[in-house]
Amino acid sequence: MIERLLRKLELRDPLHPPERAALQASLVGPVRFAAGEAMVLQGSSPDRSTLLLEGLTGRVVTMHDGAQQITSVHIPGDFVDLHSFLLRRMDHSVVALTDCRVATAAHPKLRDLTSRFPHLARLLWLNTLLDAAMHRQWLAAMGRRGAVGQLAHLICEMNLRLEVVGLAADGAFDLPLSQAQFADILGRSRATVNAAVQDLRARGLVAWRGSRLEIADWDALAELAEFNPTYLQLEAMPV
Amino acid sequence: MIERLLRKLELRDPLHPPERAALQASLVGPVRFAAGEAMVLQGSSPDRSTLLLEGLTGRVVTMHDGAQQITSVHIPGDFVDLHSFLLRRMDHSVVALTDCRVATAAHPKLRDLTSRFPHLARLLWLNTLLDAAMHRQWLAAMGRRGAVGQLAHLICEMNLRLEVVGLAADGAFDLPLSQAQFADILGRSRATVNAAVQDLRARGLVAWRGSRLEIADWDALAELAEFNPTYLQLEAMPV
DNA sequence: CGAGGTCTTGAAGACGATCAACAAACGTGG
DNA sequence: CCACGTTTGTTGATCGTCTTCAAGACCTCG
Repeated sequence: MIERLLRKLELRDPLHPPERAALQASLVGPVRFAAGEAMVLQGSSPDRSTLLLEGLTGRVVTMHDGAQQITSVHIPGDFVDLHSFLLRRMDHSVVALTDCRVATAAHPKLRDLTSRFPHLARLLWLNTLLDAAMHRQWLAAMGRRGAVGQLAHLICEMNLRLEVVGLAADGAFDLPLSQAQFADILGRSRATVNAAVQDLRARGLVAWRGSRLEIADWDALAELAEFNPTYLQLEAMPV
Repeated sequence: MIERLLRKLELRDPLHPPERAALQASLVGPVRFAAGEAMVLQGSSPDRSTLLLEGLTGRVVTMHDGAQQITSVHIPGDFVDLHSFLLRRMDHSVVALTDCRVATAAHPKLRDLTSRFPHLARLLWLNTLLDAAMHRQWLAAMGRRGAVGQLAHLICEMNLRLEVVGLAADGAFDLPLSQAQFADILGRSRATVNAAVQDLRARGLVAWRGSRLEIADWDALAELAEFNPTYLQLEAMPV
């Protein structure tokens, strides 16, 4: 159940068997959510954190006029709201972007876990820091790149992240999101997103049909996106 | 030396005397940086983390064409690169936006600290999560609000954060940043920032002369910004 | 007083938003 | 299997915001 999470954590630093066992034991599930359902509500104070097993979720903040901004996209193996363990009151909602399967860990168990296994605690902490690192890149992409470069950056990021958990290979992967959802991720209009997609296709950088996405020219795409994977911390490095 | 940091941490949950002492003991300094100096370089692997004592710093990511995006602004009492302790390789630079005074803590000491004091570790963790929470709000503001609303949101945020550490009172505070720096923070052009400033003045929401900023009508400003302080986690709540 | 930085303003144009219409794909129930 | 409705993708016209570039005013500091 937690293979993808382990894969992600241990890419950085291997866990000791007791750590693995305790982590495993803290989780219950699975539970299902349908696309569109909110798993965690803005303003609520969850008493458990959610590990995504299957599907895609997004953190969304909603404006007065109903407009939405998706501030992150989570893939299987991600703890979608580990931070709720410490933050307590959610400043955003977590929504299932596709049908999902999740497992959950009660906060008291997590607190116990972090007290008993400082090394595991640091690895989990690290993963919440990765969220922040991705936020920063998204900010830079949104603020200082055009719509096409921003989309290209997102594609590069998703490819690497999905690769880590075994959901992408040879620059090809499934990303079953509508262009409307991409618009909410990129903070742009649907029309702009569509134009950006056409643009990437016209340049021969990606083949993208339905939810299947194939990167045709990684180097050119990364160049266009000014993509530097440093922020994803994919190197092994003990914490 | 670390009063402001303590003030911020203990707003959430009081520290035990040994925790306070150990935290204090892990820090050395102060060291000075002049405005414009980089304290931490993108791509480097610092062996110590930096606590800001005085002045303002920003995390900046630089584009190929030289354009910059400032992804966060730090104020006295903030650990500007606590995350480097776990992230190891910096995905951005930390730059002094004004003249600064800082103290630093060697990473081995921090690791020791987090192993010996899980409760303190959680509080520090919480503070890195606040960074991420602010990033999310910035993303939402940048993606789904106009330049004026975005600037208004930033002002609201800075006011509350500065208040926590005693650097703002009655909605008035010093923010010695140029409009060019604001442009890099907001991801907009200088001209747009200037127009947004004029706009806020014209609406009678802020008095802003030089580096002195006074909020004239908090409610209207917060309304315009769609500002909801939940994400700053200002309530007491044990971790 | 002069020099350099910062703020301010205007004009022209690029880019993206909004709106509307239509086409294609998909799923459902008959 | 077809008819239907819904969702998603595509395109064009129009409009507004923001960018870029440039110039001048203001301020501060040496």
